[in-house]
Amino acid sequence: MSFLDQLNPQQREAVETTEGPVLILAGAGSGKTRVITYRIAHLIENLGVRPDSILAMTFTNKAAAEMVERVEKLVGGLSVAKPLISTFHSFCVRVLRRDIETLQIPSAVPGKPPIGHTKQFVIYDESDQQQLVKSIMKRLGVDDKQLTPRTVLGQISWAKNHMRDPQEVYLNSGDPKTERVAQIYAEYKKELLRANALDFDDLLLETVRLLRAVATVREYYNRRYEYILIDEYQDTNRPQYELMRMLAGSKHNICAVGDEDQSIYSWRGADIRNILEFEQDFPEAKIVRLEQNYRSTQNILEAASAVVRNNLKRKGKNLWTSRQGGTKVGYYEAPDGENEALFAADHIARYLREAHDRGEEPHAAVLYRTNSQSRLYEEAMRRYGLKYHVVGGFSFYERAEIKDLISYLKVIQNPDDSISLLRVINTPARGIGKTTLEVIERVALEAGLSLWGAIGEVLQRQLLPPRALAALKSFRDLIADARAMQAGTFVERLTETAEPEPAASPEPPPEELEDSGARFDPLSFDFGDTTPETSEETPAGPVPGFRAPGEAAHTAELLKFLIDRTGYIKLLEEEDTPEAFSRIENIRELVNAAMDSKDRGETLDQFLDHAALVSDADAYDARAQITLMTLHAAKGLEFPLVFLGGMEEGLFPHSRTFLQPDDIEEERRLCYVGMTRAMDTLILTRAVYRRRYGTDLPEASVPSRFLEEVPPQLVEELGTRKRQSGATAFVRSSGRSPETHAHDTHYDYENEDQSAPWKAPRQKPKTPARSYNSIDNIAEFFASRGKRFNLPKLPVEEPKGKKGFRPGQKVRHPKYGEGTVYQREGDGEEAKITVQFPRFGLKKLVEKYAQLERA
DNA sequence: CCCTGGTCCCAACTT
DNA sequence: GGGACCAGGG
Repeated sequence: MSFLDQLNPQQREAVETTEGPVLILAGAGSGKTRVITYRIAHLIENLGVRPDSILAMTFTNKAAAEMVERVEKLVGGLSVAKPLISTFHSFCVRVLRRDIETLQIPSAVPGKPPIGHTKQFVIYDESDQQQLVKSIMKRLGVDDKQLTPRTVLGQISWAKNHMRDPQEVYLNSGDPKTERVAQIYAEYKKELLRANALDFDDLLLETVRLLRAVATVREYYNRRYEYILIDEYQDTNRPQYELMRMLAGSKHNICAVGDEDQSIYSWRGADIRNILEFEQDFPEAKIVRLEQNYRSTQNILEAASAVVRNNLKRKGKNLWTSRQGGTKVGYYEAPDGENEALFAADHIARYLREAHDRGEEPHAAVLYRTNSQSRLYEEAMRRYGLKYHVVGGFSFYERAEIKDLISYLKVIQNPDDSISLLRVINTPARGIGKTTLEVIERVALEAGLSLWGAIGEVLQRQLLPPRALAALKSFRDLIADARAMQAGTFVERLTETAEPEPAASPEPPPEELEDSGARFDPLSFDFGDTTPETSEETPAGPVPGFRAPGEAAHTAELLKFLIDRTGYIKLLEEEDTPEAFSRIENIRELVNAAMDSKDRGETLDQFLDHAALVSDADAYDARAQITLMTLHAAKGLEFPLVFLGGMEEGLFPHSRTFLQPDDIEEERRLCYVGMTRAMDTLILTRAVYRRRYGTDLPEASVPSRFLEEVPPQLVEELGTRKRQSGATAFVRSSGRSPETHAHDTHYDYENEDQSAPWKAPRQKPKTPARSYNSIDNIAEFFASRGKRFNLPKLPVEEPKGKKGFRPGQKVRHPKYGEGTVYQREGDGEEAKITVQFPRFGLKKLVEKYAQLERA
């Protein structure tokens, strides 16, 4: 009996069609990953294909790791030769680290090094890019109120994703602003090259360029990979598409798996046409549809399908499930965001207990549109004493202290990386200030050097006052020594190699600490009087007290060296604040990561590549009982219980998508993705009033249009009935201030039983519990809190006719047809209302004149 | 030169 | 709620 017998006929067909192009249209929950992994196993086990001639591309490391694991399970331990299962970006880095220098062109000036990136290139993340664009704009004297670095970067990235170079942008620009962008874009490219850096987009673009331009390299990869699989094909962008075509070579053994209803990355350049037009690209293509959903109940699947059916741009399909019926889709309308989150926490707490009683492993997810929504949920979970995981938001590698140390490592790998150099040149403060930097930058600009090159010039020509020169030299020596360590021509002191404890550095002489600054040099803390001699002649030769050169330091050693010599941790310890200690913890974590990297036998560039290419979604831990994350991050996952919060116009769909009908369709797909994550229970929630930024007054919300698209017979309203077993959080919160509320649900970390508010019957609240689901009660609620709160005039009973249209209402216009009111300005007959028409976009109309009717 | 506190403006999703 | 930037004092 073969493992193929576990597949349904369509899945089996998808797995067994190994030769030629195949497009697998895999609906949500239809066993997509299963098909990919079985296909790989089938190729290896049944067809005798060499494992390392198989290449599978995913979007996240997490997906890649999962596939590797599942393939290994199926094949029962792979030989040394393994299929390459990798993200697009990691694959590209791999190719580029091997062959990017074949793209170099000889310099016009004899004796000068060739032009082009070297294998030591660094990867610029978004904040690096931002810094670079900002500095270019400053240099070009662009008014950053007219044109923000953000916008410019967005346009550059858009251009790159559509494979347009600065010249094309310039030639296609019709306005001075775009011309300016093209100019900045051109400079940006030059600066990246000078810094020997590539941004995320470049990783794909340069790989495509390389494969196109250098036949030997292309042929190498064509020979090497005979079977190619692409996951999440609906989210590929133009460069990824080109890459795939290039790799497919002439054999066309390409297998693309995707679902057009789950295309949610068009803003990142994903082109839904790639999947819609696959048959045109490969006329001999075989199409396989997987339409049986193994995940969700019928109710959930029907609700999700009903929503996505409203999209015009889709191939259409009929997903079905054998899980008849099921719980109805829950809907809860909370008075405010806090209550919305507490409702979810309360419900999840109950679910965890029930699952536990049934002996099941519980998994619940709270999904939201924007990361900022996580805060309220986190607070609610904490009040309930629930352990939760947050995916995304502020990631480890974005923390200041981590970015600092990573930047040091990047400079060590590639000192021409001026953005990283700028970040660390005075971190921690070592007396290199604005004026010093200005001199360096001027020299760099004049001589066409990187900042690192300019530092050498400045030191040699003594272009600064002695004090500044000394500070600069201390930095230059630090980097030079670290580089020598890494190259194996310089090694740190014996004592420190043998003894990794971080407190090894000697105490500074007290009088130096007290001194007002003239002699205050953080560097002297650690290396004391030896610092000056270490690198008079860089790269330093053997220095008394140092191990003989020869052995290259690994990343963790480099980090420890940097931490000691800059006094980074020491200075944090002196701060003696909780924040500082948490930073120290983070740094230790980074050192641990470097140790792990060493154990895997990785080099510095591999460590840095990893740091650059981990994504938020990779942080997902399948063992977590409660996971909070964005809808985007949830793609590919499933949970028995799913909450979808913030179902409000402007939040979801997000207001930025109102302008473009295509964008609304993408929001709808996102909604579909979210809903189809649920296996057994799906609950949609909305806050009637929501605060936009922390301090602002709450604003009335309009229910998301997606709510209306769910057939009413599939929905059950929650929260209006009181539960038998005592008050629930959302009822308790009613009519009382959050402060009392917080007290009510106090959680004692020491005591499990007290921690479970749903277990112990509560005393009756002093004020009778009331539900605040109606507008009047909300007014009362805020009045009782002594807040001035201007209730927007929300006509409960419309006297019919055309006056008083409010956001969210459906209207009909004689010329534009049906639309949705987006915004209302002014009062009475003078009021102007902005209406979103599906086919005409946003229109601003004067209510008095526009012949609008309620639709 | 460095740090602090105030102010302004922002806030979608992410490899 | 918070990050980025700037002015002003130490």
